[in-house]
Amino acid sequence: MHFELKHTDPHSKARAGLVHTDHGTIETPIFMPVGTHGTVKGVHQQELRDDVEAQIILGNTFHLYLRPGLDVIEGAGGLHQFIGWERPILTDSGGYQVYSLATSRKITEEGVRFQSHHDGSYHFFSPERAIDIQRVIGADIIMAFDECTPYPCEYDYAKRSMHMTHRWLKRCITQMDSTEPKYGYSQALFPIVQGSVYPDLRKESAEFIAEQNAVGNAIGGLSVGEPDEDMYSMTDLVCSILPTDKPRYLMGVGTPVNILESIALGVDMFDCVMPSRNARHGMLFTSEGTINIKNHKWKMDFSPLDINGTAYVDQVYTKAYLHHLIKAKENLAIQIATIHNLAFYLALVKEARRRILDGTFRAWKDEQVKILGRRI
RNA sequence: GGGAGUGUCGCAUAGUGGCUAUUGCAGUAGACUGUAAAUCUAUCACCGAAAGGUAUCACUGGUUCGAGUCCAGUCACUCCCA
Repeated sequence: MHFELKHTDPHSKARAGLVHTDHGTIETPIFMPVGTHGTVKGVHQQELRDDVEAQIILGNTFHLYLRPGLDVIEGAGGLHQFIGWERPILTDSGGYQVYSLATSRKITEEGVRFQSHHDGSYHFFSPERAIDIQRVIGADIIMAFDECTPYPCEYDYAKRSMHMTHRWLKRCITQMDSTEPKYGYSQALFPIVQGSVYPDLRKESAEFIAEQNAVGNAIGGLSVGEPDEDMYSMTDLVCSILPTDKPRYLMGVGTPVNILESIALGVDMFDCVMPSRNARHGMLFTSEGTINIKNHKWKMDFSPLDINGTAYVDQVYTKAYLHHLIKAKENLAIQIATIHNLAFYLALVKEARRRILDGTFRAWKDEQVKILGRRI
């Protein structure tokens, strides 16, 4: 994998680039739909490719390891083969589960012991194990095993955790260097910056990560409940330190506004469950603002889902129809809403890229932030 | 004509003498950021933005310190026998 920086916006820190992988090239800035269990919930791979126009999707090490299990994935010939997705895949290492499963895990220097939510069984993830599992899954981009700290987080805890994540990173790198890809295409390891909302920790972490000279770098531990201002200031600080010739991935972000603002700070890659999860819960991100399609106000609204939407579903289906489907708990509601939201996100970053390349990003972004932040 | 049974917030339900009448569905909103999430939370008789206030268990009357609950009558519905 390698990154090709094509252009940097003179009016902001936004960049347009290309991430070349053995499964194809990704145009950045990019949004990566989350497909935790080997599926972006509610969306066929064909729809993901042709309607959403996803260029890369996520899988999750922890979930895939628990189910279906490594024997199945390896038997299939890797995750791409197993799920029928020929484009790039990125796997999270399980670091987020260290955060989200805080009540059923125990962290030590050696690694993390998790309790399965399926059968209560115990499983141990070390940095080495996380790499080994991701080798089996076979993602193009694999993430270092880290601790995603919660918010708020005491300074001393954030500092100790960050240092442990750094030591874990060294172990991940060693494990990467001493193992080979299983399926004949290359895999790239992205390290992750931590440090909670403390500037000195973020600075130290970003410098440490930058020194590793990885092919791409990630910013973790944000979008866990901190104010947006903190998220932006940490992102800005970290981006000022991370190398410019490597892609920067802001993990778990975010709303359309978060993404535009972070692109302006120099972030190239994003992932978030929000468009897919919130779609299932009736929230649609549209070119005119955010709507809750379950609200009574849409019952008789026969306008297209998104008048400016680029996806098939946007023009063919009306708000009233989707309102009806979701009230009736029809499966199609989830499919339509998810395709819409993801297509909206992908179209948004695609337009951002176009604007960066033609020099009109900054003004466009400022205008879009006002519109997309609205609740209608 | 005779007999038996049932009436609880839109629907369905719990409640057989004791504090604010239960729960589900439906309804109305809200939350959701590297997915234990097609989930969760609130509200859901009436007035009120809220605090709070006023009611209520088909209806009327009775027994009782106290009634959705017991008794009587009325009304409605269901079933059975003619």
